[in-house]
Amino acid sequence: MSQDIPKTYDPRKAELQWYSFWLENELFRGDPDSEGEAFSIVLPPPNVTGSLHMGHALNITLQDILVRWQRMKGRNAVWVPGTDHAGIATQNVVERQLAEEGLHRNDLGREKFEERVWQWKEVSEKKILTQVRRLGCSCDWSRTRFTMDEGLSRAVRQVFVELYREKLIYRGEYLVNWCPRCSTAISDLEVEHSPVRGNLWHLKYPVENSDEYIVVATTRPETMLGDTAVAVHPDDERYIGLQSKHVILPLMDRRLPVIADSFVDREFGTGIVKVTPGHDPNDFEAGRRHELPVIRVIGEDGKMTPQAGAYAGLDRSEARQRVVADLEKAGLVDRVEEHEHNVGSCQRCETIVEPLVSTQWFVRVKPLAEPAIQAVVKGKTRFVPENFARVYFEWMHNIHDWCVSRQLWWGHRIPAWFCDDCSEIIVALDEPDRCQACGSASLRQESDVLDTWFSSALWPFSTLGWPRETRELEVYYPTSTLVTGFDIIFFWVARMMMMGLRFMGEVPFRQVHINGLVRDENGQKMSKSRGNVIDPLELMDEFGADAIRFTLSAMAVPGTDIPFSVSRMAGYRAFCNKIWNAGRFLLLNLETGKPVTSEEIESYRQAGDLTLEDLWILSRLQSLIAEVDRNLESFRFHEASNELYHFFWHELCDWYIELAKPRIGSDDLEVRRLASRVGLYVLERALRLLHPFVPFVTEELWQRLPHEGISVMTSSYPKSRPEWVEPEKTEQMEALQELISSIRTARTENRISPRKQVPCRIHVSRKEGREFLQGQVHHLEELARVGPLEFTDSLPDGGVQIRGVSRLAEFALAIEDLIDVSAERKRLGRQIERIEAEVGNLVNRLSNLDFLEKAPESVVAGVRERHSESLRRLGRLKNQLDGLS
RNA sequence: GGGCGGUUAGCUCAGCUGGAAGAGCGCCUCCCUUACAAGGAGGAGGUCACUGGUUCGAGCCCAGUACCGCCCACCA
Repeated sequence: MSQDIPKTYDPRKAELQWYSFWLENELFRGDPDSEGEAFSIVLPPPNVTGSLHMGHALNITLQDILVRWQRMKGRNAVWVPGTDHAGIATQNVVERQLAEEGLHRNDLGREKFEERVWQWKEVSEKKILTQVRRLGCSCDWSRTRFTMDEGLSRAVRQVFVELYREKLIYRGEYLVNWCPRCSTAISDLEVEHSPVRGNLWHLKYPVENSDEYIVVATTRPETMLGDTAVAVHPDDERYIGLQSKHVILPLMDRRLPVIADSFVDREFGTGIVKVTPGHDPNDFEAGRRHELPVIRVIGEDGKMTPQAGAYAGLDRSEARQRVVADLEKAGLVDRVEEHEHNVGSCQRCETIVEPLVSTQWFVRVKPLAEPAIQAVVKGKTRFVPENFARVYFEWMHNIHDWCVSRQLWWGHRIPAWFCDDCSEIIVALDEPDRCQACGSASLRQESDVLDTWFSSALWPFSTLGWPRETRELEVYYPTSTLVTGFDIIFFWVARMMMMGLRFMGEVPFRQVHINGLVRDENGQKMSKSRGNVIDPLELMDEFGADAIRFTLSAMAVPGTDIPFSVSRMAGYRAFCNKIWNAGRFLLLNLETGKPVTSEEIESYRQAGDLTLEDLWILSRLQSLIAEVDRNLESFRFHEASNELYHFFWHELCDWYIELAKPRIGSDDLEVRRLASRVGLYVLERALRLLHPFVPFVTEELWQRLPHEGISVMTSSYPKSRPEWVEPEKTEQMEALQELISSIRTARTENRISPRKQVPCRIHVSRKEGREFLQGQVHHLEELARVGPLEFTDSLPDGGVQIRGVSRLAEFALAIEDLIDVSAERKRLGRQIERIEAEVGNLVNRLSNLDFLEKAPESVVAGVRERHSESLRRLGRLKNQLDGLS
C-alpha cells in the first residue's frame, strides 16, 4: 500500500473531505429503532445572536466526544441539534442594526420587524451551525430544531394552556423589573446586581400638626414623590408615639400614615423608612399588607409620570437632581452620606432596571419545584461535579414566581385573547372564533410574548416531537447527559427539570455535566470590552479543528474554568502532526494486508512470537483503554486526553516505534511481518481510542490502514483485555529504558556526538538481570549508540572512561578523546548527593518502628527494595568517583 | 449576610482511593540521525499560601488564618 503521504498533516483538506463523507453516509443519524441501549444528548441551543464563541466550542466538543465514544461503544446514540430564538437578546441585535440605519422598530411596525428578525435568524443560524460542523460535531442534522419552529411553538402553547388551566399560570398586577431601554418586563434572574457608589440622603418629613419632623434615609430620593406611607418597626420604642400620627410628604404635600411593620430594620439609619409601593419590592409587599395606594411616578420609558406633579416628563436621573435641589432649598435635607449599594441592571443592555407595577403573566413555580428538588435528592438526575447540586437546591428552595411575559415582538406570542365586549380572557391552543363568555367575535390576542427560557425549558422533549407521542420520545427520553455551563443552571437546567417532570412525568436527563468557563491565558473572562476574545473559527483556520478540540478537552478539568492558551494549543497541533507522522511512518514501512484482529495477536502471544517491546506496548494499551473509559465515565476529559497523549507520543512513538524499527526494516520477512502485524494493530487501536477527541486526523489515517467497515466512527471502541496486562514485562521495559536514558545522559554531558558509536562494558550483579540484558543488546546498540558491548564481572579501573549506573546495571563507556574530568566529577557528585538524600530519607522511614508495624507490607517491602537498590547505586557511584584520576 | 471554589516550577495549570512532587509552554546544551525541526536526545528549575491537628506517613483528611475569585440575598 505505497502512497503519497505528505510530511505535514493538512487539517483543512481532511476536515472538508471527511465531514462530507460522514454526512453522505449518514453516520450521525440516530434511529430509535436501531439496536443498542439509547444514548441521547440534546445540544444546548445556541442563541441566534451572532456566532459561536470559545465557550460554545468547549461545550460542543465535550458533547461530541461523549456521543462519538458512546456510539463506538455500541449505544444507539443521537445528538439533537438546534438553535434558540433568544427573544430579548436577538431583538436587541436587530434593533441595533436598525439603529445604524437610523430606524426604530416602531418605524417598521411589528410585522415588518418580525420579518426582519427572521431574516437575521436565517443568517445567524446558518453561521452557527456551520461552525458546529467545522468542529466536527456528529449531530443528527435531520433533527435540527429551532425554538420558534412550528412544532416547538405548538409545544409552547400546549404547555401554556395546561399550566393556565391548572392555575399554575396567572395574570396580575405586580411589581416587576422593568427595563426602560428594552421596554419590557424581565425576570429576577435577568437582573444583574452590581455595587454602585452613591449617596444616602437623609430627608426630613414634617410631622402633621407639629413643628417636628422625622428623618428617613433613601438612596433614591426621586421615588419619594410616590411615597404613600412611612414605616417604623412595631417594637421600636422610640417611635411608639409616632404610630398614630401622619407626616406630610414634602414637595407633594401629601398626608402619609405612619405604619408599623416588622420589615423595618431598626438599626439602619433612623429606623424610619419611607414607603414607595410603586417602585420598591419591599415597599410593594408592605403596601399590600397595609392596603396602601400605589402611585407610579416613573413610567415605562424611565421618565417621570404626570403623577410626579411638577417633575413630570423629566428623566429619572434628572428628577433625582431636581428633587434633591428643591428639598435642599426647603431645608429638608438633613444630611448626605456616601453610600455603596447594589443597583440592578438589565442583563442584555445594562440599562438600570426600574422596579415598577405592571400587569404581567406569571408561573407559580413552587408546586413545580418540589418534584424537581426530589428528583435530584433521589439521584434520578445527577450533577457532575456533584457540588453543583447544592447550587441548584439553594435556588430551588428559595424560588419565586416567574414572570414569563415580555413586551417584545420577537418570541412566542402568548396564546391568550381578550374579548373587547366583556372582560373575558380566553387561553387556548388555537385562535378562538368568538368569546366563550359573551359570544363576541371581537377578540384581540395578547401582544406580549413569552420569556425565551419558557421554550428552552421544553427543549429535551419538544425536540423529540412532544406533544405528539413519538417513538423518539419513547426511546430517547429521558436524555442521557446534559452538558452545559453553571451560569444557566437556574435559567435553564432548573426549568427543564420542572417542565420535564410535569409534562413527561420523568426527569429530562440522567446526568448534568457542568463545564467551566473558557477564559483567556491569564484567567480573565473573555469579553469584547477587554479585547481578549478568541474566535474559534480563526483558531480552526490556523491550527485545525482537531487541535482546538484536543486542547479544550485536555484542559477541561471538571468544575474549573479553562485558561485557554494558544501556545498550548500549538503544542496540541504538534500532537496531531505527531499522530499523522507516526501513521505515515508505519504506513510507509509496514507490510500491510488484512486488518489485524485481537485474535490474531492473541495467537502470536500464545505461540511466544512476541518480543519484549510488543508485549509491553500491548500491555500498556490495555491499561490505557481501561483508563480512558474510566475517565470518560466520570467526565474527566482532561485525564483521558492526557493519558492518550502520553501513550501515543511518549510510549508508542518515543519507545515502541524506535525499538521496533530494526525489525520493521529487517530482511527476515517473518520478523518483518510479525512486527508489522503488531504495529498495525497498536496504531489502529490507538486511532480508535483517539477518534472521539480528534476525529479528522484519525479518520484520515484509519482510512489508509487495512480496515473493515466504512469509517473509524463505526468501528467499535476498544475493550481492555486484562489478560494482556503484564506487570513484569512493564517493569523490565522500564529498567531497559532507564539504562538507555542514563547512558544517553552520560554521553550528552560528556559531549559525545550523538552519532558516535561508543564501546561499552556493562556489569550486572544479578544473574537474571544479566540474562535479560543480554537479550536486549540490539536495543542498547541502537538506542544508546553503544558497541561493541561487553558484559563483564567487574568494571575495570583507570583508563579513559565514563561510568554510570541504572537500577539494573552499571556501565563504562570507553572513548579515545580525553574527557573533562572535573565536569565528570561534578556530574557524579551531583548524582551522589541526590542519592544520599534519598538514602537518608529511606533509612529514616525504615528505622521507624511504627512505620514497620503499621504500614501495609507492600509499602514497607517497596521501601526496603528502594533502600538496598539506592545503596548499591551509591556504592557504584562512589567507586566511579574514586576511579577518576 | 449566606454559599462555593482557588493558593503546587518563570507562566498557565494537572495531581482521581493519603504511600517516592507532574504536564504544556518558556529557559539552557547538543543534534537538519532516511516518520515528524509542529522533530529528536539531554539539562536546570518546587519550603505544594500560612498555623496547628489526625496519621507510621499529608499537596491530598480536619480546624483555624491570610489573600484572590465566583454565585446567591428585598436592608431603604
